[in-house]
Amino acid sequence: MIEKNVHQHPHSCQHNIGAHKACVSLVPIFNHLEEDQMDEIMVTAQSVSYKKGEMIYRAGEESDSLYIVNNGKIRIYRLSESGKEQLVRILNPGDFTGELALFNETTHESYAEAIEAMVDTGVCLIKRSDLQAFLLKYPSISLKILNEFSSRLDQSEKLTTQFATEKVETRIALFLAECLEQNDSSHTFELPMTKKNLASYLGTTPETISRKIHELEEQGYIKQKSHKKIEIIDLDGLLLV
Amino acid sequence: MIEKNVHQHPHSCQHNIGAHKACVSLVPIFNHLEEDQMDEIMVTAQSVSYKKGEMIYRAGEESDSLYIVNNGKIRIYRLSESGKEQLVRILNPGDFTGELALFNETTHESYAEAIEAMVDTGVCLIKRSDLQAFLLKYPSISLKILNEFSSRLDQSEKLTTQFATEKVETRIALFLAECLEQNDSSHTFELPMTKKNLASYLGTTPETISRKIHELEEQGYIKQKSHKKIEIIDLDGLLLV
DNA sequence: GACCAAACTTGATAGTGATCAATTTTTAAC
DNA sequence: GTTAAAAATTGATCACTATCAAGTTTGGTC
Repeated sequence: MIEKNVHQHPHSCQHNIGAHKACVSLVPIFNHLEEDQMDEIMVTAQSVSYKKGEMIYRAGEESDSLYIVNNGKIRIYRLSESGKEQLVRILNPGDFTGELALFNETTHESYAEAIEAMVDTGVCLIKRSDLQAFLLKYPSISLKILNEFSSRLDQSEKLTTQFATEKVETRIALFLAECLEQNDSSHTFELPMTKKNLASYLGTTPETISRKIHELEEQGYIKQKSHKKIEIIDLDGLLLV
Repeated sequence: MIEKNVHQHPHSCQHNIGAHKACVSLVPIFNHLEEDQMDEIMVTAQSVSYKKGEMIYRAGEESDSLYIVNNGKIRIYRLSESGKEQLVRILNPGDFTGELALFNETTHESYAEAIEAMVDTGVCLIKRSDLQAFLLKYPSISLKILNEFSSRLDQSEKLTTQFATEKVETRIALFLAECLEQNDSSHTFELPMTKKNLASYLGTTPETISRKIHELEEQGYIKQKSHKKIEIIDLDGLLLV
């Protein structure tokens, strides 16, 4: 199915060495390696690109590659037994996905969809067999991946705990506070996703997001500068909600 | 603080080679190694034991070891910002913990508490520096840990999705169905934890667990044989709740 | 085997957020 | 710049589950 994509999309760039290099040197799990070690990985990688709305993979599909994002944005989501979707994370350039299926099951548990409208989403593929060979040859890559996995696990468990113990209003407040941390320096930041997606991520509805953000504004904790821009006025207060 | 435990608890068994051996050969991440490689790891391990209610570690504490459970049960839980606790998992002999802090932050994000009343909980410690050396020396261990991490990540994300999309009743039904899968063959199984802990794991209250299980029984999907034993009568029906 | 503490159950009430419906605003495509 | 589609907002209602309170059962300890 990878071959299919390569042929289907006119934007595929298998022979664009520049893109490969960017992929490998972009990613924290590889960019600590020596030049020539990165080159070695680079030549095994393949590039594919996707237009907005196209699926990179679906749950249940066989997996045999690690996907590294080069360009654009990818939305990773899961479907529950009852068919409702939850946004798991959004990948930006330098992020990777597909690991679960690589080390575990051979089928994906989630869905990956290109979501950037203006730019095509470019992805580098590294085949499972190539990756496993590199892991055994350069054990330090494993340590990097273990590091990445453990932060994701930590984050995922933290989010689970939030779901289990905090009400929606608090989860929203904590999310906003976290956005500020990343876009540090200023008190203003831009929401990293639509409110619809945010609702899906936080396990609530767009209506509730609207209402609660409005409430937080009325209580003087935040201020909506525009649809996507938010200013935090009282961080301490926000964290006590 | 490890030394503290070693000295504090009369049950520590640093010199009990049998326990070490059991630790190392019990754990999936090590038991694929050669005899002598396991022995090599074994000699670096330390044994400690805990009585019911004692803490193995707390969030915020420095971490420098991997903990392998030899005996008893350990309850891993997290506290949310607002101080409410959520049960993350229960460790049985052969399970390990402490990895997050080993590869990531240097402090624990969760709490680990010995919970077995009748038997002391025995744990083997492997120091971070020793472990890292083994990982570089025997890269296959990393692959095993990557495997373990990715299933945990999968499970954690799956649970998050359940929280985000399913109501409490459904989460309970899914949990019961999963219990059955593990205790396969029979239609009856024993709850792996108290209902109070189950409530904490599923992000609800003991009252709601009681009521919902009662409802599921009234609807004919399950039958409570005793406080802890449950018989699944209509699995398909249960999964549609 | 009796006792105490913890776990569990059951009932009544209240709060939170989902759902449905109707606009309004924003975004991207032509 | 216009338009169509998607996203966001706002209001009214309702379902679900938390909370509080009181009583019962269970399990480990002496």
